Amino acid sequence: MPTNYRATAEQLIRGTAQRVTNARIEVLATLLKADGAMSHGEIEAKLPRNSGIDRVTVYRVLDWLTTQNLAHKISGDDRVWRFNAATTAQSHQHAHFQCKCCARVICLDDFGTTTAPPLPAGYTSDEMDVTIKGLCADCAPGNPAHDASKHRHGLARRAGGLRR
Amino acid sequence: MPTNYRATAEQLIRGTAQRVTNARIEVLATLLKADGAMSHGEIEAKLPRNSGIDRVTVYRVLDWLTTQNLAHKISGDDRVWRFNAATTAQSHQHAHFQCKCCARVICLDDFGTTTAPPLPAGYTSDEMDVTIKGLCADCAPGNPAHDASKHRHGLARRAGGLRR
DNA sequence: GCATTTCGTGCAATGAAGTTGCGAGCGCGC
DNA sequence: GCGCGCTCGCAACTTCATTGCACGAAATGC
Repeated sequence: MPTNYRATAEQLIRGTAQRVTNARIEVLATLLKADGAMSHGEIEAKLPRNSGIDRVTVYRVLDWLTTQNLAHKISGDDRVWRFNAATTAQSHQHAHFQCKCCARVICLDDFGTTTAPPLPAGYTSDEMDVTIKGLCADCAPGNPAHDASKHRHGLARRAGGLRR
Repeated sequence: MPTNYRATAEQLIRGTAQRVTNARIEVLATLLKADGAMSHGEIEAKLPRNSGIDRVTVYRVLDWLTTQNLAHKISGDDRVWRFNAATTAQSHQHAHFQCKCCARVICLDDFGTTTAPPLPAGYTSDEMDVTIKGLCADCAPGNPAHDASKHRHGLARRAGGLRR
């Protein structure tokens, strides 16, 4: 694993004037390295084998990163929270794309043109979330690389399964 | 409990040319009666005490209603799915409002003016979700009726709690 | 460099929401 | 009324997420 992302991550964390720990660096580096938003499980799987970072620690670090504005939290359609590194100075207004097939989530830089719909009297809004749903390039029907077996982790998964 | 909603619900279900069962009528009537989207738990709590409808049945009925386009599913920020009756001929494009304090979700009829942001090459979209977040009239700071104790079920809840 | 304080981490237990299998029961066409 | 097949109730189960507690590591003071 190259140290480039690690170095960037460490620098960002140092900038918060809070404690610089291995877990924070590793998790943030993982997020920086990703090209889209990652679920907690994906982050855990991507962490170096020997890092010895606990599941719970990942949750706590992600929470911490969110409060420090180094990452932001996205709630998809599959009851799973996704996170991605907030490198660019992103405002509270976001657009996300979620693939209906593989559940991948990416951030869209551009917001399109959007004005909030009128709210009922007494309601106030301070944040707006736009989520586009559809198929990503990998899952598009015309894509020759498309392979259903690769998409076990898609939105349609939600299995569970009973074992006796 | 008045029978008005029940009658409407029964009529709607009969229109699907599928089986008309008590559970389906009761659940749909509950949704029709509500002024906003309801979580599974809220629906269960609102069902008549003596209806004897099982938790699992509610899940299944909600799923069925969704496939029949009699209800639609909203994923909020708290890992909970909410449903509301799809009385009006609503398209795949929706705007929702979610209160950050009490987690209440309502549907907004108007969509504002929105055009989708540009997607990366190869991506296709077929659905768009807009969620406005803020405070509802009941939770607005200036509201004299505001009472924190009423908002136990808010987004900040997510407790759990350990008991030994 | 070393002791102290403070904050972060690992572990295990716990919770809520949602799913699944299976047999019994009910709706509806005949 | 009868039977087929869809639904329901029950209980077990999975997944994701959170919490308490004790230990260990990072920063601070000296």
